[in-house]
Amino acid sequence: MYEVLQQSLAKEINLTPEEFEQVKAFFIPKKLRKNQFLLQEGDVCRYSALVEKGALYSYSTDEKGAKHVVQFALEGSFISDLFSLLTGEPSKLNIEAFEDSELLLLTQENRDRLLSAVPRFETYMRQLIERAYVALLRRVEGTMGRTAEERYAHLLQERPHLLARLPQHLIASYLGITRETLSRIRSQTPTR
Amino acid sequence: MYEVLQQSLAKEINLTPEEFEQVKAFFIPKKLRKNQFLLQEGDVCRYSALVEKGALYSYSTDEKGAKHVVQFALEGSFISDLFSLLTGEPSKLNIEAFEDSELLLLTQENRDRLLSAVPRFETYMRQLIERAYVALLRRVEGTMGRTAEERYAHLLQERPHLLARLPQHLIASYLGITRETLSRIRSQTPTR
DNA sequence: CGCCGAGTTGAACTGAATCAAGAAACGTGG
DNA sequence: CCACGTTTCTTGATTCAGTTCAACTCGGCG
Repeated sequence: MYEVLQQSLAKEINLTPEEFEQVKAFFIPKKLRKNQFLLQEGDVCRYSALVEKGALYSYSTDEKGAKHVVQFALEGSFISDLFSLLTGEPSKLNIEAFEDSELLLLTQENRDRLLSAVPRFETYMRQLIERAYVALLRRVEGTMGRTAEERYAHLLQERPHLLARLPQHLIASYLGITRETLSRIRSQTPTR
Repeated sequence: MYEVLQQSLAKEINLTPEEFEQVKAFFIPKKLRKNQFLLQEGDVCRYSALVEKGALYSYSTDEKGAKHVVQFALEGSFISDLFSLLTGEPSKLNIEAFEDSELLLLTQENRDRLLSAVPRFETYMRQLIERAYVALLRRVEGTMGRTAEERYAHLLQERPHLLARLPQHLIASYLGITRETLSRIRSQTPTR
């Protein structure tokens, strides 16, 4: 259950086995089945979630009822609504599992306690966010000023593993295009 | 020269005057005139820059020579190419001043030394990035699935002060639309 | 004074959305 | 394990927002 956390930590900072046990204790395990929600629009986001197994995504819903995917999280990624988490305001996002999933939740209170207990954890947190920022930036770059086809090609190149696991309408939503357009693009580009 | 840094720090963490003096010493002042570059495509980004005065923006250039604005930084904001900074790879971005500016540069080496010298600074760094992430996310939300007009309205609402200082072609580039389209939108929306 | 970049305006064109309808895949219960 | 309903995906026809191309204005700045 804690393998992913362990690996993730090991990449960034060195912890003694005792420290790791200490860290572990602050995370709350949780399982979600496919189509269950971790967060619903209007609720305040209380924790960030590390995906140990499975896959989730976050999205907002606009006035016309259209979904807009914000983030996908596979094994090893964190997902949450950072805005709501930091400000305490109700979230505008939904976070939903699109596969059966196992998560480790870190509440803000636990995070703060953990930071006091294991100061080196701060470095880990910072690096996580740095990575998330860079990933988001790449997404912006791969979207802005690009045609639907180029966006798809970009995603195909950056995260091929993702595409294999995702239903198409989520891909389309993530790319900011319609299902129909994506379908047409795919029929022309032999699915490598 | 260090007022902005001082205020920025004060918001996030408490430092004694002595600690602040210590922190200051790691930042390198630099002035840029309008249209001068802080970073050019192909160079490795060595530092992040806090804007004490003035305004800069970062952008990439695509195959067809079109600019795509990534970020604007006014007083109090940091700007850099985090990707290049973290990986050491050559940057794909340019960072240019669009007003005469005064900056405080923090090299990665200095940052690391500073983190050792003043561990509390790590918290500040983390919070900076958290904010940058949230800001970027809002941009994505304000762009994806929105019409040109809605994007402009969103920006007008979120950062009205920015719009007043920016040349229009940069606004257009940031919004991912053409100058012409922006011009037409503005002619219909009386500039509040 | 004249030039050049920035902004405006108009007309034609086009990539992608929308509308519509059918085919395939999926899962749920009998 | 099959039948049925629901959701996902595909394909075609039409429409429209925004780009592109082009010409013209305006406001600096050398």
